[in-house]
Amino acid sequence: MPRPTKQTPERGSARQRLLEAARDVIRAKGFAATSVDELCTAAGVTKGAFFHHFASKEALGIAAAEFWGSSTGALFAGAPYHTPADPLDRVLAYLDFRRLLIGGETWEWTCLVGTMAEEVHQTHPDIARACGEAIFGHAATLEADIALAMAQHGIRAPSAASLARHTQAVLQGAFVLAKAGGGAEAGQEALDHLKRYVELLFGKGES
Amino acid sequence: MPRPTKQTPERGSARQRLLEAARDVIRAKGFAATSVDELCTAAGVTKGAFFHHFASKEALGIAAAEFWGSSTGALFAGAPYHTPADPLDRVLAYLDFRRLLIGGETWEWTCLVGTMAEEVHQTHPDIARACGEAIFGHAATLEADIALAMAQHGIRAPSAASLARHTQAVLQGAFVLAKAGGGAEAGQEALDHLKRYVELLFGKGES
DNA sequence: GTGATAATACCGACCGGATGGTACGGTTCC
DNA sequence: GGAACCGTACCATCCGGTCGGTATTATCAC
Repeated sequence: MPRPTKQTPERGSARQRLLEAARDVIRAKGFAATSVDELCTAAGVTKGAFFHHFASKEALGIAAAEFWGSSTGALFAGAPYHTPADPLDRVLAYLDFRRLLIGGETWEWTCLVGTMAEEVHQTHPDIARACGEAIFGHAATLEADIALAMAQHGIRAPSAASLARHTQAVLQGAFVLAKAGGGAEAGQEALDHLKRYVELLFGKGES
Repeated sequence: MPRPTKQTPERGSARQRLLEAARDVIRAKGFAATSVDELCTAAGVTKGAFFHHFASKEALGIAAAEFWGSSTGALFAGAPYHTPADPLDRVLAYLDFRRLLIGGETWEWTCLVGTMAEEVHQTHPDIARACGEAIFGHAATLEADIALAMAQHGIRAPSAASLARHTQAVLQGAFVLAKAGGGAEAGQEALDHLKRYVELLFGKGES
């Protein structure tokens, strides 16, 4: 099916496949080390198609970050960690869920936008901005539950937004250590510490 | 002083300056986006000198990681956080010291080996290995104090090595968030959470 | 329905410059 | 003199990006 109905150009196969290829290849090799030709080969399209859909390689980077934000956003929105009635349990379930996601090859469970942001923050500020929106946007989805849990436990110490951001910091750091040789164990270990921090913060064990 | 005494070839100015240039330029632009010519210009040497001292760009990356490990190792060994008599105070002083280091341009206070490891872990495994040794080697320097503090407080929960690694995970994650738009505040915020975690873990406030 | 028209999606050869790396010659030090 | 050190010119390849062209599809008058 080379050219499906053009009623929805945004769902055109070439663009979609390029974004999916970018998600996987850039996650493994980094942005600068990934060539446009490589992306085209991985997506099964030609260079003409690439530059038809994206004005430049940088534009693809931005689009890839947004694509990552929306696709992971859908994944987490539909994840089962929202079901517990107690807000603190939902937060802890989120951490368990993130821990569960670790497995397989490193590039399969690490973060595209974290990798890209660290690499291109100076050379391609627009890409870094898009990456930042994805990261902090995801962090924001955790704020409500954290705020509820804090209110319920009478805690005012660190703000809900700050704690939400911290979960992402620990996750990103876990990815770095994993890539530096720590592997999946390093990732799980960091999640364990983070969960313990949250439990201590909320006085786990007391009523 | 273009060519100092050659009794100590390792201290030769060209090699040294290339490593210093690599430390700064790669930290800001990433490994793949930094060209050999650029490095030579920044170091004030020619390409001939570069390939005389390093067999390839990858070899320079490995040497830069080792150089980072030894120079930061010296910095931390001589830092003032070792002075407190109580081991837990030394650990907390280390975290304060790390927080104090944050300031100026992002590339000035972020980590070369973390950036490189994340970028090249798949394309240049040897560089990633050298980066990992620098990170986990630094983590190991914290183990003794953490182990002492744990013994003193009767804590056995997470191992000293694991907690030491976790400090590095949080730091690396802080760098990522900072580059993603959080800036220095994101870095300091993460350090604050980490310090709070350690304090909670060791029952700060109790005897 | 049909034919004309325009727009979209895609193809692939090509270009100029940058890139990592080499060859080789000269210089300085012991 | 010989080895380490460094400078310069050069090379093959790769890279991001362009461009003319084609095929498919949407629009619409009739």
